[in-house]
Amino acid sequence: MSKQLPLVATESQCCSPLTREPLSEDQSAELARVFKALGDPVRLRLLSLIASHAGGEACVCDLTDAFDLTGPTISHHLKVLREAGIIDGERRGTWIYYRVLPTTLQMLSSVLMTTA
Amino acid sequence: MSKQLPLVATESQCCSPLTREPLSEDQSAELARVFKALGDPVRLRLLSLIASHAGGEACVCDLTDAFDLTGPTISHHLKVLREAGIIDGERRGTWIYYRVLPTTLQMLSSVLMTTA
DNA sequence: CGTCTAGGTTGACAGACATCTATCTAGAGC
DNA sequence: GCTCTAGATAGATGTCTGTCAACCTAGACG
Repeated sequence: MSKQLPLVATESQCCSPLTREPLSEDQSAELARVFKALGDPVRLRLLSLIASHAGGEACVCDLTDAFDLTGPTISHHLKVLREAGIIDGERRGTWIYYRVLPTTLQMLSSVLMTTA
Repeated sequence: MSKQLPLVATESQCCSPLTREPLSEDQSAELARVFKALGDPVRLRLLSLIASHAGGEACVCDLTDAFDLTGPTISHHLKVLREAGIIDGERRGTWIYYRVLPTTLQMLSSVLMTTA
């Protein structure tokens, strides 16, 4: 459903810790896209609601009540997360269920890893 | 040097994996601030240049040549990273040396951790 | 003190972005 | 087919942000 290929498509082209060596312009552009998607409080809350929901997924109908925002705004935010490769959606009848794509989060997590 | 207290100030108020339970509005606002700071390619590259530099720190003079941007723009980006609690700076004579604050990156990394 | 380099701050500006209203699309039920 | 609900899309709008030119501050040196 996501138009853009997520970074996780191939492990080989991504991503050792950024503390190891300078990121290339391409790498930083791709990573920044994902971090930017997470750089909004509403989207972060949406993500955490989805991820922690029973069964590891949630339909939009489970999400909207938590926010004092209109449907189109929630849709827009979900779209940003989807296009960043962070979540994916699946239609079931009239409902759309979203789940987190764990590999993207894991990739981000490992990029941020420092020598402890 | 950072005006805002970074999230890492107390371990007790932050931050279990966001897949575990929904983030509060406060938590998401604070986290989004840090992710947003990382959500720019220039800032990501600056961060990786600093982190991977010999001795784990770099002066601004080591950084500026890697970008086709003016000094004020680099300063602005460094300020964003600093205020997000990601880097810290120290003046040594006419030079300012920046280093990464590893606890912030570690905190972000663990927030993004999923059950593998 | 004056002069220099390093690097930060201020303000303007074009483009990006979060939000809403209006509308459209997808699916279900009759 | 029509009607309904769920949820996405399009466009307008106010706000935010990356960038630069102009300027300021910090420190070193003579």
